[in-house]
Amino acid sequence: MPKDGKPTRERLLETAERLVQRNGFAATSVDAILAESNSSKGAFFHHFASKRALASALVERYVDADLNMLRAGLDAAEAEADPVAKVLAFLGFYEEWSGDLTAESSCLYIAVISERDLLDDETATQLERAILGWRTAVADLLRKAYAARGLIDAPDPDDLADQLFVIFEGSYLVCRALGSPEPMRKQLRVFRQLVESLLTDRR
Amino acid sequence: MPKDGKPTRERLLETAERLVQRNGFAATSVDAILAESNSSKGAFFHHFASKRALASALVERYVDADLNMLRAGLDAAEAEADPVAKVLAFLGFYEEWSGDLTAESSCLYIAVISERDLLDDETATQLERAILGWRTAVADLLRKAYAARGLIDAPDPDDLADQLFVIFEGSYLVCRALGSPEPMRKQLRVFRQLVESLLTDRR
DNA sequence: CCTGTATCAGACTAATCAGTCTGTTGTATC
DNA sequence: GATACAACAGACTGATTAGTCTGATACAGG
Repeated sequence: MPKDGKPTRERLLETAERLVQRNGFAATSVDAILAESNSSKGAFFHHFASKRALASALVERYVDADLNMLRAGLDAAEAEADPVAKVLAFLGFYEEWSGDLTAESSCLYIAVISERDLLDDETATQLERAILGWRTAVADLLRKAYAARGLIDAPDPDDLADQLFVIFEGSYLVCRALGSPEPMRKQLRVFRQLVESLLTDRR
Repeated sequence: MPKDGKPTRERLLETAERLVQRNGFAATSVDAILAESNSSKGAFFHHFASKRALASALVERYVDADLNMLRAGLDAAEAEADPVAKVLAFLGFYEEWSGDLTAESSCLYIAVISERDLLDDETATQLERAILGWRTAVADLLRKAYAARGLIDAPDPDDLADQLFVIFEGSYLVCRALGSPEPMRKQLRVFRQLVESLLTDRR
């Protein structure tokens, strides 16, 4: 077996992810990625058939990491026994996580979604995998909490689950617009408070 | 006075807004804008000092339109007397508005925020104008509703107000990712339900 | 040691890009 | 109708772009 190219490929992906999150995909040239990762044209086009193929690889990689993030929250929820406490522990996990963010923190989804060119069937499927992954898991937590409290006319669990994903993305945008990571923390806190109000303050 | 160039400038802005929302700013070439708007290089650079200057003009224009959207919601709220009903009428207005969206609907903020290059002092100030405009007005509605219900340990009004903006942006992203305008409607509905639960379901 | 193949290095190319420049046209004012 | 100037039109340019191509190099198996 010849030389192992995985480290190089990984270095390219890491650098590309950082640059794409910062300036978008179209505004990130292959040359810029090469300069930042001390690599070469030959290396890049050996590992990726085209710049577009890099985008696909980036998204797939990112969705995997994102779903790992989901699992981490679910693990934190497992510590609680009561279904409502599970939901609140789950949301609390991300509230704490948000404390580690910086003003430069961003989300690859935003860069990909904001350029229609990148939304081919493949990336759309990956994004769906992420959104449905979160929806399914969170809605499951919510349904059990609804059942435990006998809630009936509460928001649709799927939609309420999606709200968390929506708040992540929206908060990332506001954080960048205002140049501070604080909005993410505050928004996750508000969402937790609203869900708490829904699950615990009923007559 | 020579020829009136406002129609041309406006046509360029409209076309540019559409293309930038679709594919992002960097991926939208000046030539593409010219082709779509049946204009010329001479016309473009007569009205805009640079492509960057176009971005600034686009954002300022868009923030104005966005704040008009805010005012439309506030007007709808005025129809109600009770502070809580005002809040719900306000949110209901956007829920209805979302019915007019298509799968192609998008938000210019997303395109601007996702490219750091575009976030200079000028555009950042414009984005702040939009975010703070919404925050101030919505928080005011919320504070009056809190007072009317005697709520004390409810979410911070400013943060809850920001949540609406966050949900708009996050939903736009999810709508594009899933290729449907439905998530916007559902998310606004969920948010209204959560706020309603907060403002009316307390012990 | 020889050979094959994956891994790279970097010069090169054709296309596209933002922006310039020269010239033309329309219109209000005198 | 002469003048002045805003409002264009479009050829042109230098820089940047994604992608190609020709080799060099490393490393495993025979």
